[in-house]
Amino acid sequence: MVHSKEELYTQQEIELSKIAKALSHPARVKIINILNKRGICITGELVDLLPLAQATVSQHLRELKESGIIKGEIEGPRTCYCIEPKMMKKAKEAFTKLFSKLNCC
Amino acid sequence: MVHSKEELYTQQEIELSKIAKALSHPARVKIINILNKRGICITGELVDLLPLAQATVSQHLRELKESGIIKGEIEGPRTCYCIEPKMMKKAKEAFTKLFSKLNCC
DNA sequence: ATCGTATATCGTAAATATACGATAATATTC
DNA sequence: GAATATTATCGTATATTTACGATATACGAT
Repeated sequence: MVHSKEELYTQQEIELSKIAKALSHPARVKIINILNKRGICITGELVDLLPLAQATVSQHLRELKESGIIKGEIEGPRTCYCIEPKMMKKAKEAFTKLFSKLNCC
Repeated sequence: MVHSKEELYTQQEIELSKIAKALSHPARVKIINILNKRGICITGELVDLLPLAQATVSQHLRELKESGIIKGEIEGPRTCYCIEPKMMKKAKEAFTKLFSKLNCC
């Protein structure tokens, strides 16, 4: 029997995969770790702490920002980044739900 | 002051990003959802339930298998897939830890 | 206004991911 | 052992990601 393939993906599947994608590079996980520890951080500090060029760090920051996990506030010549708690809570719940049903073989 | 950039990434950062990468595509999240619900599933059933060609589903299954999140047992002409509970537990703990410190601005 | 600092964006090269048809491999059935 | 069924792999086209130097932008200080 052939099933319809019209439904594609659920909202949960799309949202979870987007959060996962945001965390799918060690540099971005490190940025989250640093922000978790420090609370806030400017770009230059992150550049010093990461093994990447300034342009590349900025690119990773943009990806995290676009995923909604972090936010950046311009403060004079710098940009101050921090975790976006609402999105982190959402992400935490999404992963907790995914990992909660371990009725395996 | 210039910091040393020799340490690159911690084991936690590398492992977490790998799990996240495995879950960074909606088709792979859907596969995990299906296996969570059904317990076990053969390739053909997953092909019917996903909006992708057989070769593509097989490719996604291999990625999930290589990440350690699922395992596949050959049963005659079929392959029977299921969640790998050890790895799921590990993944759950890793994400819980990452999301646990919400001391933001 | 000019200079220095901080950071984002542009352009681009190389690597990786995604998708699928075709084919190969393996097991079952006749 | 020939035919069928199931699934993995190969080959390949296209898209996306990753990385960095160069440049642009914006602000503060002189």
